[in-house]
Amino acid sequence: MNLFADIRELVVAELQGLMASGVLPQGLDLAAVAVEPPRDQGHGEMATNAAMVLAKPAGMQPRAIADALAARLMADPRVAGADVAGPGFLNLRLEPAAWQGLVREVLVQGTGYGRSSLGQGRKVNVEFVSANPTGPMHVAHARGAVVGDALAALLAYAGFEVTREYYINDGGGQVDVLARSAYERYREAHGLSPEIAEGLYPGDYLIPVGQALKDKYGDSLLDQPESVWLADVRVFSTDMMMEMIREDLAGLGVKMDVYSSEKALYGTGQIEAAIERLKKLDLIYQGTLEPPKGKAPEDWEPREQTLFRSTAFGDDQDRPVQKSDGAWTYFAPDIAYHYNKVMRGYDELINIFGADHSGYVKRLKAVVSALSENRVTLDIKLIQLVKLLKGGQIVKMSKRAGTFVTLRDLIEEVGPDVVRFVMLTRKNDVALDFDFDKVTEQSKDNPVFYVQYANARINSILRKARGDAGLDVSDASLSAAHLAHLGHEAELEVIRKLGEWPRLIEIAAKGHEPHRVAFYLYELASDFHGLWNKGNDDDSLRFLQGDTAISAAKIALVRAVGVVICAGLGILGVTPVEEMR
RNA sequence: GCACCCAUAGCUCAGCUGGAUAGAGCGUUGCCCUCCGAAGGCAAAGGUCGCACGUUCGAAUCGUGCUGGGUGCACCA
Repeated sequence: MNLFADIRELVVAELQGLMASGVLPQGLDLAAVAVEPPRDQGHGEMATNAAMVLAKPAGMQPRAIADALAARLMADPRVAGADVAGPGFLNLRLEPAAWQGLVREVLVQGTGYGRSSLGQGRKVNVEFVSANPTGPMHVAHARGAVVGDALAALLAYAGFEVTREYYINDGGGQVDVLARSAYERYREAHGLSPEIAEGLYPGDYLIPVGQALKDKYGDSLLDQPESVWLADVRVFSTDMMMEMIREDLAGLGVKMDVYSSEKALYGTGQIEAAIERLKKLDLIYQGTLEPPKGKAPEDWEPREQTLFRSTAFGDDQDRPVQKSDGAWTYFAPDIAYHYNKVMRGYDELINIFGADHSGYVKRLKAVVSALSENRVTLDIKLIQLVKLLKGGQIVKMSKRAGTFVTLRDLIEEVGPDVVRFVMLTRKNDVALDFDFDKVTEQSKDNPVFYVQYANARINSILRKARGDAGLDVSDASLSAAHLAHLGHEAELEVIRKLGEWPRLIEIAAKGHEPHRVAFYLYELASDFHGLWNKGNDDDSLRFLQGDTAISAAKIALVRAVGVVICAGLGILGVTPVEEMR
């Protein structure tokens, strides 16, 4: 149930009635008619723009339409008032009973309240993290992991069929570097001093890999040329790295449905097939790129390469898929991979990338629309940087100096729930400050705490209601409460907020914007705390009253707020706390 | 040189896809706890939404052009 959607249906039905009775001309397009919460509370509880969007096509004054519509809407038992205002807004007030019924609805549906059929079972693939399997995950990956996971949960909640997918970049030169680095650690495990040359990965995390290599291969790889061991060590090391990454993800509460391997695309003909397909569309050709404008690289020389015509899609340059020696560039397997996703029957693809991949967006979108003949959409969410702050100081990170903060460190310090929530308190395309002092602070300034505190208070009230007042606080029992007792404006205000939840889900899902959920929860928590505080001044707003029937109604509202908070936290992947300590 | 992202209160940020008098937290100022739900609450001040045109009933939101900041830019993934 979605009260805003219900009322919109009512508005549309009445508009059709007006068309049928000749007040409005036939055949008006009603798609733009919206029913929304007004920004200003003084403007009623719901507002519709119907009169304004229809005025021009109908050739009528907005107010004339609004008046006619208002008269018809008033006949509905849910509508208590309909006032024309401003340039032609129709402001609606609903009968308290309509709002009170919403509380029952929440209790009956539980965390399914707000679930939407928006997606209609369409298949969506969310590819995220996709960190190179060459080391542990660090903070920059964490944000992408959280955003991707929450977005996937949000879409599932909104009725999409979602796959969480990780693309393992195990096909390129960086895994050779990994193998060579691990080989040095293998030598080290045999008591030899490792030679970590410039360009190799110096991190300690490879020491256990070297040890494991020794356990498996003994000394059989020592003093052998690279050609003997490289392939085996590469597989062995990337497997161990992926194992580590999986554990890191598990620590964050992220579980992928599918791991796809870049390497696995080679030698299967998949790359060739995808390129062939593009060639048929005349998007692949042999050519020579212009030298880069601005500062030209020293060693620039024109080379003939196989190019993808991404300029046809607004890119500023065509992009090479083959090097001059005939080997594939990294772009080629990416084309094949996205072709593969298209062929698996997804309706929508979403990629979560770091902001440093911005230059990659156009060509990938081009590839997907070409290979799917515009059937499949690709949305790429670029995740901006995370700046770590501690004691007011920026925590400087440098891979070379070994001072980068791993995801594991972060989780150990503040816990997965805090990491997840905080990472979602900003739009993806805005840089985020992660302040260690702030996120562990217990104050209104800290949204994690504030939302968790609301939930803890709710649980505390429920315990008290059960214990002291001997109330049956099961949802079944509470949903039978006489909800007309929830007549106070402060209570109705909280209920209205609950009414926005289903609407928010659809907006957030449409825009692929999970951060909206976090902000909504903060607002809901804030409204709830406000209601609690009003109980200080006005005894009638306290949740437990002398009269059991009244208490039951108020506890039903409290519980309904708890249900929505839990549903929201569930989407964010944050564990609701029962008690603050 | 080009592309992408960002610019909203002193600070950190929302702003429901074009709606009405642009919101929240922090900070500032002023009130409120011998008791009842103060790890707090109530209230006030604070804005040419970077600038300029344009689109229309209506723009923080859409378009164009600027300004300032960030990121990325040929056989690395």
